Formats: sequence, structure tokens, C-alpha cells
Amino acid sequence: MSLNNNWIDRAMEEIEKFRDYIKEKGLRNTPEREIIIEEIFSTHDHFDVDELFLRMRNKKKIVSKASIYRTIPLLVESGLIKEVFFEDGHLHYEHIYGHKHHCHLRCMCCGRNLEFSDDEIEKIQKQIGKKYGFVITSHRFELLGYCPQCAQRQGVQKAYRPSGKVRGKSAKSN
Amino acid sequence: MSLNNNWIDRAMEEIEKFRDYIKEKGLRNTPEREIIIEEIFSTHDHFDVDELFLRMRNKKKIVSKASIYRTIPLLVESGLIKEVFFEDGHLHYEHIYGHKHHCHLRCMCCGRNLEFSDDEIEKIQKQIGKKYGFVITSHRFELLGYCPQCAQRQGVQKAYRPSGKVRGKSAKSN
DNA sequence: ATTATTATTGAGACTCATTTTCAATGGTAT
DNA sequence: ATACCATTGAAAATGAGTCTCAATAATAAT
Ligand SMILES: [Mn+2]
Ligand SMILES: [Mn+2]
Ligand SMILES: [Zn+2]
Ligand SMILES: [Zn+2]
Repeated sequence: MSLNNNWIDRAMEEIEKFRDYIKEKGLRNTPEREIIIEEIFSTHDHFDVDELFLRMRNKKKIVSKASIYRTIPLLVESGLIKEVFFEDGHLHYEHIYGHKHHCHLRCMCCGRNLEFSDDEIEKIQKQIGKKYGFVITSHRFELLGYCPQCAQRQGVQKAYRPSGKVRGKSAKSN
Repeated sequence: MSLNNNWIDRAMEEIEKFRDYIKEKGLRNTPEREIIIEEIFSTHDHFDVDELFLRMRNKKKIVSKASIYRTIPLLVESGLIKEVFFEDGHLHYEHIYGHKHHCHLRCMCCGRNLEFSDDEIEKIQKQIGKKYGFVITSHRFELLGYCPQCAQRQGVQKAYRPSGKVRGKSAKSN
């Protein structure tokens, strides 16, 4: 009944969903894939491949990056996770199975990332879809700005970098 | 007074704005930079670096990609263009100077890309900002789905690719 | 105009996230 | 057992974007 157990139950539920997907697609489930899912759902955090790989390595759950890269598309297709767009030039993901849809509010300065929901957005989506005859399947709504803390010590006026890419910042070992 | 002349006038206006920006930043204007701006504003199309480079090359306006990559941040900073997020794994841009803010409605199947404006979005932005104490400077709102044409011949159910990246699709010469 | 200063340019090397190749391994079904 | 073929890890490949460097050119100072 502990918090810890909740996480485990949670991951189990996701793994079950994944097994179904794998089966109906005629693919094969593997320990590597289950380890990956387990780790992803062991926290609520958004993640990128490198972070995930390191988290796993720290726990001695070694799976090659290639397999991580190969598993992620399956998780997206099966509706367990989805892409989240940050401004640092590579993809991030978050789990969505069992989460309600939400949008993000991000600080351009410190990277702080809040989630919020707003029903208006859904209405607008429906409305615009009708107007243009599109079948809309999803949306991305992100608010960018400065968090309370960063808003104060302003004047930091960072120069624009494509996608926020900053060279030599990712000192993550491989 | 021809349409053609309008484009030229248009580019002139942008170039003027750029010259100001360059000057106040203590940088130098160059023929290369003006050629790039001229080409960008010669159509209303969204573009990526490669497309721009090829468009220019076709018109014998040769500027290195390095210079294009170096000029784009200046154009973004000066408020002439901004990033647009597509699903093909690299950055696209659009001009905004003289355009009103708009969001995008994109077909996941054929890539068709419509623009629309909605005042509600602005209200929500303000509202959420207040709620969380953020100073919001911008937003991204994109609707993803299928255009009328593609919605019909459905079942195309494409497999997910990170950022929609498809290897071996960019047969653009370098 | 000359000269000094320093930003800019093009080529090509480089980085890094992601993809692909390939040989070895291992499920699954008959 | 045997055949079939999806999956894996390691390493090579890819490609958008960045950086280095020597040559050039815009601007400022004389
Ligand atoms: Mn989220
Ligand atoms: Mn647009
Ligand atoms: Zn912040
Ligand atoms: Zn379409």
C-alpha cells in the first residue's frame, strides 16, 4: 500500500497495456522493453533518451540506447507516452496513459515546466476543425515566458538560439 | 504597382528594419544578408534552411549555408521571422513582420498547413499567466489532424516516427 | 584616401541526437 | 527439434546545426 507499491502497480498496468499492443501487432515482448517501461513509469517526470538511459544505468538496468530508441516509438503508438517539445534541440517525452490531457507553461530562463489543463482549448480545437473541415486528432499548446523567480532578475535577455540549442551543455557521459 | 513590385517593396521594408537592428547592435550589414532577406520575403511560404538555400541557388544567389544559419538568428532577434514547429525533425521559419499572430492547423498526412487566428487563445494566455505568476511572452498553438482530402482515404495510419522524421526523404543536394 | 580594426564569409571539420546495419541471440510455432 | 524471424548490442552512418580558420570586406580612425 506504500507509495512505492503504487508506482509498481502503475508500471504493471502500463506494461499490461503494452503487452496487448505488442501482441496485436505481431511483435514480441522482451525483458528489455519491460525494463524500459518500468523505468519510465517509475516517476512522473518528463524525460529524454539520455536521461532515461542514465537513470537506468544507475540502477544497473542496462539496456542499449538503440533499444531505447527502438522502444519509444512503440510506446507512442500504443498511447502510453507522447512527445513534449522543449527548447533544447532534442525530443522529450512524458507518459499520458492514465493522465488527463494537459498543456505546458515553461520558463525560458530556468526551464521550469508547469502543467495545466483548460477546457477552452478543447472547444477551440473543435470549432476550428469544423471551420476548416479538418479532422483534428490532437493539439499542442505551450505558453512560454518567465517564471516568478526568473521574471525578477530580468534583463538576462538571452540571444536567440535555434530551438534553444546550446552547444557544449550536454555533458552527459555515453 | 504589379504584384511583383509589391514583393519588392515588401522586402525593402524588411531590409530596412534589419539594417536598423544591425546598426544598433554594432554589427555590419552585408550583401549576403540582404540577399537572404530578399529571398525569404519574396514569398509568404514557411521555409527551412535547406529549402531557402536551394531556392537561392536556383536563382544564382549563392550564399553559403553557414551564412544562412548565421543570419537566421539575427532575423529572429530583430522580430522579422520566427520558428515554426513542423513534425519532420528540423526547424522551419516564417516571416512575421507585418503579419498578425496566427496559429497553425496541419495535416499529419499530406503536410498541408493552414493558418488561423483566434482571440480566445490570447485571453487564455493572459489568464494562465496570472494564475501561475508567469510573465508569458509567447505561445505555440498547433492543431494536428487530417485535412478534408486525407481524412477520406484514411486507414493510412502511419507508424509513429520521432518528430515525424523519415530517413531518406530529404533528397536535397548539398 | 590610407590604414587599422574587427565583423563576416565560405569551406570544411565537428558535434550530437537519432537511425541503420549486421551478426548473434532468442521467442514462437509447427 | 527445426525453421522462422523479431530483437538485441555495438558500431557505423546520417544529417541538421555549429564551430574553426584563413581570407575578405565594412566601418572607424587617421
Ligand atoms: Mn506534461
Ligand atoms: Mn504561419
Ligand atoms: Zn525560471
Ligand atoms: Zn492532408
